[in-house]
Amino acid sequence: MSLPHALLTALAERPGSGSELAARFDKSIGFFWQATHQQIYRELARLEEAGFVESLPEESTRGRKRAYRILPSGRKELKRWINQHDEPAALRDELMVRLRAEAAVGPTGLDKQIERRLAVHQDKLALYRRIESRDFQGHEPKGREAELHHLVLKAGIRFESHWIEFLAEALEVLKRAVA
Amino acid sequence: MSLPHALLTALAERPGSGSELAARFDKSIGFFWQATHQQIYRELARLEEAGFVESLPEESTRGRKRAYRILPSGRKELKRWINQHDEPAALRDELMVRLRAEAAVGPTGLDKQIERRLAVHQDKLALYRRIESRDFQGHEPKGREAELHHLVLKAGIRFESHWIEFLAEALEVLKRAVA
DNA sequence: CATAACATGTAATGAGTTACATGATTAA
DNA sequence: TTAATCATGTAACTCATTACATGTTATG
Repeated sequence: MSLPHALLTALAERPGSGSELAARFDKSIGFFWQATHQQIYRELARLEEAGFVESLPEESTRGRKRAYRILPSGRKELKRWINQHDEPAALRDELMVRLRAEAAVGPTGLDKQIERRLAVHQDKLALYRRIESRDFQGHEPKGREAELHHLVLKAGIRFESHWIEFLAEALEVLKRAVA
Repeated sequence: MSLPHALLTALAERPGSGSELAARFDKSIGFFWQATHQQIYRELARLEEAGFVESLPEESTRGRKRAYRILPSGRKELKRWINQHDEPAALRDELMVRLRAEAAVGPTGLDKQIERRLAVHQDKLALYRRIESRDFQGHEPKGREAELHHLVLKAGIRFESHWIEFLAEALEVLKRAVA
């Protein structure tokens, strides 16, 4: 469970309110760890409870921005967590189950689905590439932090490319298998 | 949510008890959709409730195997589900969050973690390749069902290869960034 | 000043995980 | 025949999702 630490990371990069964090999630860390605003508000409250972050103003704010920032203990916790062991995220994809199901009770015309997924991944890849050419143009070193951000983005690019290649192969297999 | 349909698929391939399904999950569909035995038992009970599967014996079995098999309505439901739209599984990986955290508050020596993950993925890749050479040796067509099973396995192989490539790059970047 | 957009929050639900319990079968 | 293992099951809990509610700020 990484959401609290994803939030601590975002706040370590820059203070912000819940809604700002939600917006930032949508275009950086969120590529690899999504969260709805409800999760974010709840988790921020917990982090404050635990003393890892603080927020202003003190009194209850309904409708008004609440400014969060990370505290030293939060940074410490984040550093501790970074080197915790983790298992690879379990690969869980409905499409794989659908392919097995297609094998068992098909054919059902699954290639339509696959073409749709292909388009989704192509769009995502295009988005990542746009971000890359905007934020990481030159190939010369740009400092440790930027290099690591670039690395994470390149993971996304690899991942989407992987899917596109696989889905193209899947289409071929499906067409061949029908004939 | 695919667990019920993963179970229907497994039962369409071959009838079995809860524990047998759990064991099969561990080495086929389970590569892409995991479930604990508790989930499986609960979900099998729901599927029976819904009339998609039936089980013997009728009376309560605590400690004794309960044999499940799929019913026609279960097959029908499975066919219907195959062509439901699905979104790509959200990519959610703690390591990506750790890399961002490392960028924000590091360096912390994250390369140890990455080497560990690298080993995990190399092991998995080796396992998948063993399965491939055991079950899908020849390159000649082996029928629709086998081709689709092979396809799913190849997705796993691609996926693990992707991770290995990425983690190797990550190691390079981390070493370079420290220096 | 009315309305839309924004920001925070509550409540209900469900999937998935963990810990534990109990009956049946197998092996020492 | 006792212990270990297998098979099924119950209970409690957490994360994540969905729907909804309420207040504040910006805009015409």
